[in-house]
Amino acid sequence: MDSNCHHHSFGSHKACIQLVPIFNHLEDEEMDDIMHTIQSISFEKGNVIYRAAEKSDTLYIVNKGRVRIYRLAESGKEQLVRILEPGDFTGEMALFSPENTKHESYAEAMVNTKICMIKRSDLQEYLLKYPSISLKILNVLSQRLEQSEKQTTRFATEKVETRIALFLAECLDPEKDTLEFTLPMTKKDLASYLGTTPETISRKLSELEEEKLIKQKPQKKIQILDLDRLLMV
Amino acid sequence: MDSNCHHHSFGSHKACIQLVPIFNHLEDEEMDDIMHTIQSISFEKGNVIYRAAEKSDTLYIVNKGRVRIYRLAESGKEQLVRILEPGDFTGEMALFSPENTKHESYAEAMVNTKICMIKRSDLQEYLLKYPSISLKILNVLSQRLEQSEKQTTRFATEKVETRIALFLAECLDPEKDTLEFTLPMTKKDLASYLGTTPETISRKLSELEEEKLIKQKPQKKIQILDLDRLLMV
DNA sequence: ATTAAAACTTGATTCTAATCAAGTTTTAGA
DNA sequence: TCTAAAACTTGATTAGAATCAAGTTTTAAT
Repeated sequence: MDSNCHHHSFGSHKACIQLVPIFNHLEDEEMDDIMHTIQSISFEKGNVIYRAAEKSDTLYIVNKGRVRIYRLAESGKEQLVRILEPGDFTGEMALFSPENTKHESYAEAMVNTKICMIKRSDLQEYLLKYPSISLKILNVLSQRLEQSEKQTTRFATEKVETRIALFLAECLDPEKDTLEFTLPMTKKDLASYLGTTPETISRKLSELEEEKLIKQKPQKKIQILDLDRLLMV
Repeated sequence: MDSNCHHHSFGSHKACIQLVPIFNHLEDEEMDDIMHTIQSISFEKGNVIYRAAEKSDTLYIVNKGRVRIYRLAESGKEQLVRILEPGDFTGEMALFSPENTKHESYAEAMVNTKICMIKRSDLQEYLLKYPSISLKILNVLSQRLEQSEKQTTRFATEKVETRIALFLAECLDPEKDTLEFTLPMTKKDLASYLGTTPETISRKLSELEEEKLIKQKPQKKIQILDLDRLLMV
């Protein structure tokens, strides 16, 4: 891995550990322990973090920035699987499988991004030393599995309009009581994520707007006008 | 083994533990430890093991039989998520999440089935006591996640015919060198699993047969005639 | 501020697969 | 073994969404 442009600052390593839910419940000394084996690398916008078929033996934790995880289907079509925000991690597949696994997806920095990396061997050691880390990771993985299966079911059973409506509803921050939000990605990416085309996204959003269920505003902002009816689409 | 035992299925508890990959790597004494907290229940064909929205605080391990895991979409349509064989487990979602989670799917015995159950609290204890169990579960979960994301990508990007062809190819046992296998489910279930209808399955299989890529035989047997071309569909 | 590239929109057309319908075959249970 | 139910097949029609095409708007880099 090219290390010409990254800075080793303990500060940011510690920040990284303290940031992520899978580590931040540990005692200070335990975090210090882990901190020393972490590498931090910066990626510029558009850079590839890893590719499918490359050997995978590292856990990647996003410290700063955003990362696009996508797959190529047998047909060559690309699908956006998810977007990682600070605190999210990827690379687990390989890590917890017996040796020599390959990546099945691609990871690409959407903006300038800082990643913390833990080597497979180091992580395995920590998992045995601090079993509570495993519980955290099990929690995250089981929720991701849950999420992924729900997504599969939607692809299998709902039409595009419904998938879009459900996606919009889930963009709402349950903390806030506002019905307005900013789309977290371009409509092209959204199409890829929802298994459709940009043209269809464009058309369906216009239809939803005509039916007075939503309002599209400048800069990817969307306001939901009638959540109940939107969920019945 | 001990057929006169008062604990009616003591023997089968041990069998259950020894059967499953997540436990069978433990020492004998460790297995004995776990064995005592396991409950074993039999379900007749068609019986529901759990329903969506029910409280979930148990890990279910299939000891004997087959279990259908399916979901209901927002639209009410049913989708077959997977089929559990002896040694497989389910219920993990709730187990590794903070308290009071509900099932999101349905589990139903496809034939007479024996299930071993471990309570959430007991399992949490074992995970901290025997950290290697966590590693095994992480391994299984990460592979299931991988599998689920691959399936999602296929729904998002491939047409039905391709999904069917890929499914058939994956039915081949890589151990054996035969190109013949038995469909593991009815075509109705297969349609549900692949997000299509029984009519379409029927038609596409006939088309594949006309193109001399496969041969349908009695009793759900299928022979693949040209694997390479099948994978290019 | 300028401008090229990327993102997005809208229309016309085509294609895939769902639905509806009416059979036939297979399976499981009495 | 018989029978009813379930599974499956095939055909006709329809609907949903992809594709192709040609524009417009937005974004980001210089």
